[in-house]
Amino acid sequence: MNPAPQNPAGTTEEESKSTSTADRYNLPSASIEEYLETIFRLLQNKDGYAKTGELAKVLNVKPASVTQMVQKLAAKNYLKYEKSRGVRLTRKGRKLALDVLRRHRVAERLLVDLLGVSWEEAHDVACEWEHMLTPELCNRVLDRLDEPATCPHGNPIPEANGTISPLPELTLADLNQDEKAVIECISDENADLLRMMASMGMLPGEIVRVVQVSPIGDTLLIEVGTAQFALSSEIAKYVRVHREKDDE
Amino acid sequence: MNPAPQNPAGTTEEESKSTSTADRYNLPSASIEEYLETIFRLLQNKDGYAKTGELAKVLNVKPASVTQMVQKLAAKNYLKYEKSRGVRLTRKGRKLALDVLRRHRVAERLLVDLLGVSWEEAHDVACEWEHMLTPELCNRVLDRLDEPATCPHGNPIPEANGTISPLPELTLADLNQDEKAVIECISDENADLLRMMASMGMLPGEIVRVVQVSPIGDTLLIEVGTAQFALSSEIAKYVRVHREKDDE
DNA sequence: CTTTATATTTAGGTGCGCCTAAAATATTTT
DNA sequence: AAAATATTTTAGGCGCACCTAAATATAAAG
Repeated sequence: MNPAPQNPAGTTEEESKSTSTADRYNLPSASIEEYLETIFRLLQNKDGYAKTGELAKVLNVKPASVTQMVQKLAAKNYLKYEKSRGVRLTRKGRKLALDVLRRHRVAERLLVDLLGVSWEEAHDVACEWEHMLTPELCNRVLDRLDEPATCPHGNPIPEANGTISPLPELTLADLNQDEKAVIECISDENADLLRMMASMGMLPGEIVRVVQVSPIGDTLLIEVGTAQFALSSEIAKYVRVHREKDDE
Repeated sequence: MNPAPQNPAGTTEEESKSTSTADRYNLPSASIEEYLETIFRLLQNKDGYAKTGELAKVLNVKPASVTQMVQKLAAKNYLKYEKSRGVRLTRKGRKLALDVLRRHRVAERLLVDLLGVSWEEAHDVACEWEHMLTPELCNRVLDRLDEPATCPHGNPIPEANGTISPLPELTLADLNQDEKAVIECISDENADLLRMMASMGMLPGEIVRVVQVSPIGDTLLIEVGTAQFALSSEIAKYVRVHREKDDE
């Protein structure tokens, strides 16, 4: 509601009875939420540690800023930070990350299904809206939309209780020549990627076939409908699929 | 999308090619928006100057903070500031205020009509959402909702071109004994007021009758449907009406 | 195994929007 | 008109989340 009033100088952070609407729930800052969500996403693709450099790139801030922030997040017990090696989430951090991710994906649903925002642009807008969505609002949106299980890009919406169904192991890059598969979800971290996928018609539920695998250049030739597209395996990794089973 | 990266130290404020989604449009900060919107609202009820003390109360910050902020806003030419007297908006400030107010009221529509948020709570949530709504999203929402002219509380939604239809001059407090009127809008600045009105069934479009005017205590007795309620004229001023014309 | 290149961290700043306490103005009361 | 009260402004700070530049680590190349 208002320009968030600040705490009286000298208050220790953890509890402070702010009255502004912005942090009515005494929420972690939008920045903290953004960091944790991003870390979760990075770790989902690449197991082990999330490195500060990667984070800096995705979050569009300087590496030094990330270092500073992860030190703070470690102090708040959202993650374990090993100098120069990277970070991994604690239970607490993972819980918050999933909470943010839930709000993010519900926001995408809201934007796409209720407001007609395009599939490709929904992600970026949702990155802002996720911080405004309260749990109750989340539920309201889900109600209105017949309780969808995934975001518009096919990624599972975490449950309110802090769980998330696992992504399919199989990516487009794992398929062999001539294999067919159904697209399950597309990593929604990058608007450019989404635009690219949309332009090729590679949407969740679509059936694709690997026409050719060229080891040189690491390129796949993919058939979608009647068209064919070349895709680097690098990019194909962002598309998760399951082999044909026709259980739609 | 991200924790808004800050400008390189030393950049002069007015233009800076930030790339973050948050200020993709190089928008005034949420705080600035909030101040201008609030000033506009205060001036709509009470002509002349908006005083720092009032602002502080409504914005829920300390008077000293308001002084500081209005000095900044004056420097940015959003308003004229006369020490100890108060502020009034410049054309530029009014334009931005109306823009924010538009987003606010569209957000209220979105919340109430599309998400089922209650009439009384919509205002507070909208205070946050207004800062996330881009012009395009505003239009999308209005599209989806058959181009409503008012917010759920009956207040006119400013046009995209920076105009707003005037409020009816007449308030509930101006009516004489036994007069009937149709409620047009209820000032939506205060959730408590809205809750009170909702509980009495005093919603836009409802017909009310002044049963009695008591000069002592400045109290009105109002009939809504079959029920009657006592209202201080102070509060009655927040309800704008037009005399019966049945042009619904 | 050393040198070079790359990634990360430390140290020291900045702008923003709030705060407190004290000083200066206005307004009200006597 | 003076004193008492209330409102505003000034002055000086703080936390947040970013930044730059310089110092360290780590990884790659000779």
